[in-house]
Amino acid sequence: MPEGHILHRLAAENLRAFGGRPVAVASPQGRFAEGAALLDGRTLDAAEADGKHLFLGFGDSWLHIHLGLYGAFSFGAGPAPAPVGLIRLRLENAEHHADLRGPTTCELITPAEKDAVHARLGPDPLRADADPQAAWQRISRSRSTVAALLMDQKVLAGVGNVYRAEVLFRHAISPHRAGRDLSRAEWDAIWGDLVELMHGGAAIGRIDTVRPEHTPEAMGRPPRVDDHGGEVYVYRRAAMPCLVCGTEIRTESHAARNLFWCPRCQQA
DNA sequence: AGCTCATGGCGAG
DNA sequence: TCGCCCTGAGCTG
Repeated sequence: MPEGHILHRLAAENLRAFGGRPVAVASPQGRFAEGAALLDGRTLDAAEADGKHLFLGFGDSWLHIHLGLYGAFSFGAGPAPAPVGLIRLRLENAEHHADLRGPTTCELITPAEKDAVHARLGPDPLRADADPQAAWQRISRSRSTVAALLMDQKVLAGVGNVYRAEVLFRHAISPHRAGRDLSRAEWDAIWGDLVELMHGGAAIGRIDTVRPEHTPEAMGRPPRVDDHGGEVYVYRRAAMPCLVCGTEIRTESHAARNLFWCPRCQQA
């Protein structure tokens, strides 16, 4: 269940494992059988991520993958074992195999269609070609909450529910404030922090947002284990004490997603 | 064995 | 705003 940093890792990992030589492509589950047959034996020559979209390039054909909420890639060494469960896509060469389960999208597209996906996405903090000004144009004119705007992939690509909650906490911004009430300085700080946090997340493969001075160790509290694997301030910490002020973290359903924030540190 | 939940996103109304 | 799609893990019983 990935945000953009995972997709950038997957692009690199696929290229490392399968790039530059023929790859066996199959769909054990059968739901991508036609596409797999077209790609089988061809050479993977490019891989890139844009927001939460992953693109694997085979000449003029691009394999477009979106993991959605449940999708997952798993990599292994050596030849692939007999399939277990529902495997939409399997990539394999002599040294590596990779299985893709549960994606919301797994399809073959043309270069023009790939460009169209890019065109409808906002700037991705993990891409060198990202233009944060484009996001600011939308945010600074919008009556929507900053919480909704940060999750809107047309505004900003790659940020999900964890990074949204955490970056707002780190900048003491209430998730309920309207985008147009954000100052330019606040936006610049958010963008800069997302670039830094997400690069860190891409490097380590998990989301860590707690500053050294607020770690449980530094605060004299017992260490915690977060079930999503990273150290965070508010995400999925409903009713637990804020790591900074001790106030109970709040949660509510906001546009069909769970929102988390500290009502004291992030006052409207 | 059967629920519920999840780091997403789409289309209908 | 709601329902729905994809799948598996972690509960409960």
